[in-house]
Amino acid sequence: MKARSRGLSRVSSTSHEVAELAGVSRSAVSRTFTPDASVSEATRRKVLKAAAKLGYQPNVIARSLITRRSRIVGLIMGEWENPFYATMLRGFSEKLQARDYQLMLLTRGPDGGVDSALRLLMQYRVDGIILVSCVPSPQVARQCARAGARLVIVNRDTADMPAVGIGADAQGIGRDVAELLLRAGYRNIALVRGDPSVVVGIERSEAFRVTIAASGDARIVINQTGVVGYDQGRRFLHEAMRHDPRPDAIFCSSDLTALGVLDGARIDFGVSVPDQMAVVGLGDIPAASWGPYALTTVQLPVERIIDASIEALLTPAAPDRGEPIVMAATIVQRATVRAVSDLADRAHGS
Amino acid sequence: MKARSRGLSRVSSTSHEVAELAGVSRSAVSRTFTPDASVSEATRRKVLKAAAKLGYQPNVIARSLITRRSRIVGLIMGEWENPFYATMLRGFSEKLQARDYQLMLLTRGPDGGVDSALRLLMQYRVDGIILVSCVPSPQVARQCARAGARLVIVNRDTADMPAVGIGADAQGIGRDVAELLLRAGYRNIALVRGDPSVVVGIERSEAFRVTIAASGDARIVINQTGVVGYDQGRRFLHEAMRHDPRPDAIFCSSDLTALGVLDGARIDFGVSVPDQMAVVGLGDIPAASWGPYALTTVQLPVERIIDASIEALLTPAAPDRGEPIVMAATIVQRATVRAVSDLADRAHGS
DNA sequence: CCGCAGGCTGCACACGTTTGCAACAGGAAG
DNA sequence: CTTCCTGTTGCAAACGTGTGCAGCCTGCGG
Repeated sequence: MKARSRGLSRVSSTSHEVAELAGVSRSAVSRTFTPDASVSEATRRKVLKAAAKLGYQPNVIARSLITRRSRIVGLIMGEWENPFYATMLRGFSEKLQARDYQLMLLTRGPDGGVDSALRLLMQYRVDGIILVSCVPSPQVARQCARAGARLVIVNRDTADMPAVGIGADAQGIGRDVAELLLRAGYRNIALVRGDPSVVVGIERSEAFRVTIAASGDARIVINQTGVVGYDQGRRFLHEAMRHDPRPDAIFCSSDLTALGVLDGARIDFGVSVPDQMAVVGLGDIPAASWGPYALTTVQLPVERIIDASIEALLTPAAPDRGEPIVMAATIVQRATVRAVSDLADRAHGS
Repeated sequence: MKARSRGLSRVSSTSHEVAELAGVSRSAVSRTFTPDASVSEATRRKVLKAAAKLGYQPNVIARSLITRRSRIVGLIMGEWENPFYATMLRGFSEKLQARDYQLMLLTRGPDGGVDSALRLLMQYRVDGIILVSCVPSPQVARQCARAGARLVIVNRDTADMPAVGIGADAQGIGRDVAELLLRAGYRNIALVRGDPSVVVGIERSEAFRVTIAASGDARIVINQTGVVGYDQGRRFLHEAMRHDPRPDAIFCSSDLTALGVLDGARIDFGVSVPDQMAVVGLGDIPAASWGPYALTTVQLPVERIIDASIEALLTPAAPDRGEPIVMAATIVQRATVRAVSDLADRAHGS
């Protein structure tokens, strides 16, 4: 008969009330809701009955205060334009939920403030943090580590940070795409990507460049950064057409850009793809397989990236400063690169 | 000198430690971090200095225990395929973050378990819950309301639920699209949508049907449910072509479906759009404006839906059982419906 | 009947905050 | 010098839970 009904919306019941109704102690109800705790079947039933009548749900906030585990993992999204990342987000959400963790979603501020987002998550004492497509400052990263939150960084460099990096094999991708284009006979090649400071993009480009250079007779005629998304891709193509020599193959760092380039070539200039020009994307978004496109692109192992990230985050004994985990990506050949007709083809028969 | 350095990762410092270092009481440090609390400039500085040295961050979990506000809002995502919803998610994330709320993201379970997700959120004592494209059972919804969490349901029916519904004006959309097609001279019209049980879809279809029927000489020749996404849209078109009479206009409940239909018509059958057939989508996703498509579609007021949802969620005195809030949508005419050449056009000049 | 073991149970402390209340300091007014 | 008032400060009681420890009860063997 304490001051219970103060106001109108104080309503979620407490373990105390359940205990009272069930005629047991608070400990008993706590133990009832704790797996493999010592409680007799009789009291367990009494407690459950009372809990049901009161609509009792344990307050995980209070619980986490004492267990020092919030069962929340934070995720900071650095990139939203690309549908690819929505897929990833969905996967994280579902798989974490399946393991009884909840996801706290933050967006990098317009000021690029990953650090402030990170600090926010620390205030909630999250058990771990996933950064997709963004990087914090090393200081704040260390601060997180010191506070006991494990850090996973997807698709970005983790140099001198107490974090485990996970991503696709950038160098492999650069090499494979270069080889594909070389084998198909393209010679004047353009490379276009977005943010020039992203390390993984640099690695990919570098491997691409090296492979092209090693071929002897092909070369990179354009190496452009700062173009991201469909519209910018399409606009870029206009520049490319004015360029001398005009590229006969374009490797884009995202499918969205590639589709813009593709439409620019076919619609704005009547260029025949893949005969006169090849276009390769990255990410294999759904639209890449649509009728008018059939874009040859690189499929990223997002499922495995997600699984590995969650593993690194949740397993108790994971080393938190090992080498980054890289996963092989696979090229999915559709119709924007002409079919190779050399020995590589004959070797496979057909 | 208590048992502080037990283990290796106990590290986030507490207000107690800061107080000790600053030579003040715990209350003082608490007040330093509480806006407009009574604390002198001198102690404030001492506290801030000590906090900085220790890397202290207030534990919002503990705070929320006493303030009874978690500053977390839950969001349950019922639909992931459509890029439209990623946009919405991003908006929610950014705008909530700007108002100092955090977003806890849940996905409806594969069993369609919205209820279990809701209960989970209740355990975290979230301040409010947003459901996008999914509905809970009325009982659980009531349970939430009783526990003091406000409920906002986007794009779904809220009949006899203690929740505020927010969405686009379904009937207006149905009517407007019907009128557009009628004015453009299409007569055999197909209506295709996804989940047949979604109330807002039913309302839209019904308004569409009524408007078509009122015209006298046009009619609905196909009214198909259960088709969702690009592939199913494209497959649906094959059925439609076999149908007698063959539709000369198709209104799809999502852009993705519409793009599939469009590709099916043009690529698989060589149908000329919009001359021989019109296609209209819903959602105005980025791909709708891409070169090969130029889809005529309905632009949903997502920005306003987000704002209204947040307002309804966060304003203290919002009525939580008012009429649903509906927002007008606007048709964006591109190139998959032939330009109208009747009086409506002449009335506007040109 | 006694002793003992083992399973349940309750007490009470801990987790890291906020906040009402009372005490206190210091200055201004009388 | 006294009185009052205002602005700061610390004490201690919450918030709702988990959990070590000690005690209880029951049943069994001697």
